[in-house]
Amino acid sequence: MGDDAVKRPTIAEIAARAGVSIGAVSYALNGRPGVSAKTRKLILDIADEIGWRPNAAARSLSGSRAHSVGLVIARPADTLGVEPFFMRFIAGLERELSGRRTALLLQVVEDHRAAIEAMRLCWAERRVDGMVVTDLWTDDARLPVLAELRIPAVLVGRPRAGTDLPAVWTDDAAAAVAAVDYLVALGHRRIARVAGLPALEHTQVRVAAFRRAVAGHGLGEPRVLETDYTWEEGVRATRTLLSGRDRPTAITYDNDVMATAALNVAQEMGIAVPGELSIVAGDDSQLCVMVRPALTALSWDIQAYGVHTARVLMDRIDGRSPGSLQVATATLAVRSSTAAPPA
Amino acid sequence: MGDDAVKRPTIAEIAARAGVSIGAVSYALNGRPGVSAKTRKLILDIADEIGWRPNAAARSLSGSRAHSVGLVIARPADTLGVEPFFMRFIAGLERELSGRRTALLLQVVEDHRAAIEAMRLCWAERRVDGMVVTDLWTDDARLPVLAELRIPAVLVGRPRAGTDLPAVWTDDAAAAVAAVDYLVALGHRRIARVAGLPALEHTQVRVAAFRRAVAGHGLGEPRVLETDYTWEEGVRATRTLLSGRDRPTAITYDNDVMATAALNVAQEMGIAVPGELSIVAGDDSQLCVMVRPALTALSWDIQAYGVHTARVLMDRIDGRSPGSLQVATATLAVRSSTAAPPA
DNA sequence: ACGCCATTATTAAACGCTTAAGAGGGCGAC
DNA sequence: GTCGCCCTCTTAAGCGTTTAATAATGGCGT
Repeated sequence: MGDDAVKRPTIAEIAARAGVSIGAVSYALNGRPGVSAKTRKLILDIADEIGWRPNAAARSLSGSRAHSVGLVIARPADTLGVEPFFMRFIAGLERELSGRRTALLLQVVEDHRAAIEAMRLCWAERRVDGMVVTDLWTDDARLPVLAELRIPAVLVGRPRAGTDLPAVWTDDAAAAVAAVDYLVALGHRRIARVAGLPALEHTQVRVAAFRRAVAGHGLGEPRVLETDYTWEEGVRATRTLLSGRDRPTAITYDNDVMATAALNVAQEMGIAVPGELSIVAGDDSQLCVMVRPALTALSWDIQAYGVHTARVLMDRIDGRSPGSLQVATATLAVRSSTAAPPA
Repeated sequence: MGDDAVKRPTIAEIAARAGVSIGAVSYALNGRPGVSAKTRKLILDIADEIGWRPNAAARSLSGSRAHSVGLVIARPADTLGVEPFFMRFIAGLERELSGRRTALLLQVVEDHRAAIEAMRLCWAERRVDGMVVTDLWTDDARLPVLAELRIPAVLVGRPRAGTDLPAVWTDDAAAAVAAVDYLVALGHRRIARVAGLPALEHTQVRVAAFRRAVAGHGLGEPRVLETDYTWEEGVRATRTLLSGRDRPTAITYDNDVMATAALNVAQEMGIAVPGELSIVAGDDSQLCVMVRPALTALSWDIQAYGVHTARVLMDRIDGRSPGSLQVATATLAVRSSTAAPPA
């Protein structure tokens, strides 16, 4: 290509055309006082005409703001494909960020070690002003690092003691309880749960709430199996639950991939859904209406979650030290995978 | 927060500690000649010790390289959720980019107009060195803009006349033909197709190949319905095809979401799959093995596709004017949704 | 001993922007 | 008439790098 890159206009060019100094141009373009209305208009018009945009690097270097935020997703790549959460969440983030002229730097890594490395690097290079932290673990190695480096961040999950980082969260416990209440109201007495990664905090929260809810209805200690969210483990856990004696008449799952897996296992074992087994999925993606029977699921607005997350992060970056924000609790979208248990 | 940001080390600090000029430090850190082995080691050691990383903004400003590339995804947000392509593709991009110290700037917008706006802006701001262009349309408004601004880019799709941009592509035509050949070999004579967005180039390519293949087997003009890839349109198209007289005994779909929809429609209409109807899905995501019967699908390595795309883009950015690259053709992963037609 | 060259190091300009500090002019108050 | 003030604009330093140009050093051939 050996080509001369197209030269992009600078404020110096605007200054020359307007016959003023670059200082004046800068003030005018940033809407600061010190420039007469007439000159300001002249400058803005010229800028508009030649299509000037501030050079991000120069602005960062001078103003010490990168005007972008980072999102490091720490998951094995193949798990990401079917997981509908992130794309919707990212769409939400974007929606808010683009209005603020802030870019989103995305990184996909395998594990927390790599995530920490990635965070350290892009912070050290000053590529980002802050970070979005998802998939929080109960004991999360990333948090000390964020604290050490004093990186502005927002936690996608419950607020935490021991850090002053704001969190954006939804009441997982209430949602888990709502699912149990509904199943009990239908007449179920043996309800089990297939949970996600035990290391994840919201897994713990949901499991605890689930246990409390079941106990609260006087139903004894429920069975809870832990998994890594994958299809394979969903299959395994469901088989285990359905193979024992006193098999549950209802199972709640921590995501919709595993709930779908359950559908297949039930079919395989000749167990009717919802006739003999009710299934509740943990996320409500399109997947839930793509299978037969359509899955009853805990439904919430992931994109809005992304919007709020971005907003809180930007507040934090701007030094407005926002509090944590609770978004709407998931509601149960009842479809065809739940019914009264067999008499 | 009003807090003093943690000061990150600069080459000036290294220079001071090493007792040399910042110029020497820069040469040493960039592995250029003009520094003695001894001094070089001293400098590198100090840099390592204090954890120095180049300030990305300063480097960009000086070197006129942003060290990041952009990906603008132009799709309605709700379509993105279930579409497994992007996450895997992005994981592939990342895999290659992170090794090259290059960041990925992600943007999610609604349509091409917004995409062009986003591209223009982040190019004008010099935030990126190049762009990845996906979902190419037959007549794509983004291409003239890329040409006008001389933005280094890589096309994710067929190479094109009228532009010198390199492309990374897979032989969609061959894959479409393979699917038809397989169905014909099974004994099918009435094969239909539910295609994706007609505006997309690969839709056209696949449809044309499909028609040719069917004609080549002497089977007359096949029915082809166009859709927007969504579940809803998959349902609609499938109903239409199965409701007419002389209904097809096999249908190929342009993605797996619609193929899954077809499964439901068939069940609804009491048509056995694969007994009375064979179904071939266009992408092979985990979705295909999540439904019953598991879907026969065209399978290919999307993550590798991402890796190659990033590699070609970086070559282009580095001025090595790479040619277009063809990656492995999709192969048919035969599962349980295809069989011989009813006698 | 001298000039010449290669090697190693320094200097300073440049990248495009922000911003504190200063300069000039007009105007009202005394 | 003069002082002081406000408003508008300019100057110049600084952000952290890269890099061309320059300077200092030492070794070698003659």
